Amino acid sequence: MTERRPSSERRIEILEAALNVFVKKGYSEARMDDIVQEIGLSKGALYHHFQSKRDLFITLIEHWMDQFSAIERGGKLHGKPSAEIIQHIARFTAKLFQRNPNWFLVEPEIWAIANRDKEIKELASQLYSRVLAEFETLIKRGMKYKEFRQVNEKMIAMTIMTSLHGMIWFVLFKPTDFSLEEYVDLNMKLILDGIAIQNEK
Amino acid sequence: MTERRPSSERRIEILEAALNVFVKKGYSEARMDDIVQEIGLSKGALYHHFQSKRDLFITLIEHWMDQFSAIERGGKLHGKPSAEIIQHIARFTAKLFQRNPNWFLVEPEIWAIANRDKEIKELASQLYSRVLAEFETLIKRGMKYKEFRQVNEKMIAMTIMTSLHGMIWFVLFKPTDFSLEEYVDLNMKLILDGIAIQNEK
DNA sequence: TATTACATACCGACCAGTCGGTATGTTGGC
DNA sequence: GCCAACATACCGACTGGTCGGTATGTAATA
Repeated sequence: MTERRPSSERRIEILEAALNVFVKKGYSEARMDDIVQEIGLSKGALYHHFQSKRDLFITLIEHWMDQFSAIERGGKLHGKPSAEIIQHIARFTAKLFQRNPNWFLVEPEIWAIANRDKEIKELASQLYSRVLAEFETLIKRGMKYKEFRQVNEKMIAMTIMTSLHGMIWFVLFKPTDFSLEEYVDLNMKLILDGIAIQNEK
Repeated sequence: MTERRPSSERRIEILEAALNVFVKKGYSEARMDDIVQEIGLSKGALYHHFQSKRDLFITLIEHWMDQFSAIERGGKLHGKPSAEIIQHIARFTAKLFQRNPNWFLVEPEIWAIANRDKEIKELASQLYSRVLAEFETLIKRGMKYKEFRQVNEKMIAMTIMTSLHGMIWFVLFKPTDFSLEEYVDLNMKLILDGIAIQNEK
């Protein structure tokens, strides 16, 4: 028998294993037995901690959202210009991506499922709303302090986010000519220069 | 019995039905019976035209690629500046998206599967390479005629493409404040202004 | 009459979820 | 400090429905 552990710990262990399996095989192809095997647990144990496969997946998304929210993306930059903070967040995200690609590679899976499952769509929407709000605040701040032109902050926030999502495509269909950092930097530069009030050049 | 039709026609009919079902339910959840039911055909008939579910899906991707390739995106604009052509392609794509959302909404499904299936990944890569090449050519042309600064055309091409992919996200998690056209226009403007040789403003 | 397009009935592998049971804590009464 | 009584964590054989795929037969077409 496997070493007993408190539910709170075991659940997280299971969630991490599930992430790996879901990314590798996709939701439908992922077998409860695969997940269980990764950590040398039994199926019965899994069903002791989670009601169903769907429950597991939903909990996974929630857990994953919490982790993202907990991350100090912009930290230590309070006085700095918004553009700098946004650049920093973008680079930070790129690094995070390289360290934990699986955290991001679930996303296509989530999108695919969100397309047909209301609850999961709702969950994903919530996460994206949070991220969007974060960027919107930064942009509004930048406009207030005459760093940025008057723009539609919602639109720009969304552009930044989808731009970061481009990373997933980048990694999925790896081109060889340039690095993820260069790519992300360029994307951010285009957006930020585009909305900046020109005083250079 | 259903009206008999030549294989070439029936195959396309099946592919179209399959696209709907794959988008609605996802590859794994899609049932061969669902597809067959959509057009009032029998399972035996389906297996007369396609060897397997996988075969059907791969053929679907190929068919889908052919359709995209066949589309005259940039047409009638031969003498115009590259920036204008790119803008035109982007708008055209947005319109196409609104008319045939399913053509685009399979993409997350394809990505998700590409992540675990080499052949499908290869197919998708091919399509994207083609599109990328198209943009690269336009950008090189723009650089040659001093319309654009000297930039890494591969990177910009990719930025344009992932930017267009943002549409999928847009539609999946519909925000209400602005239209797809506005969004695409803004994205293109940011990129194109960013690489333009300044002579306005 | 050969071939192509279709229908119908059927097969069997596969897997989410179940359930009877064991093993290892934990708590409270004496 | 001891031991019921209960709770939590875990095991794994089993099942029942599902669904991709097949075998076989029939009607239309050329």
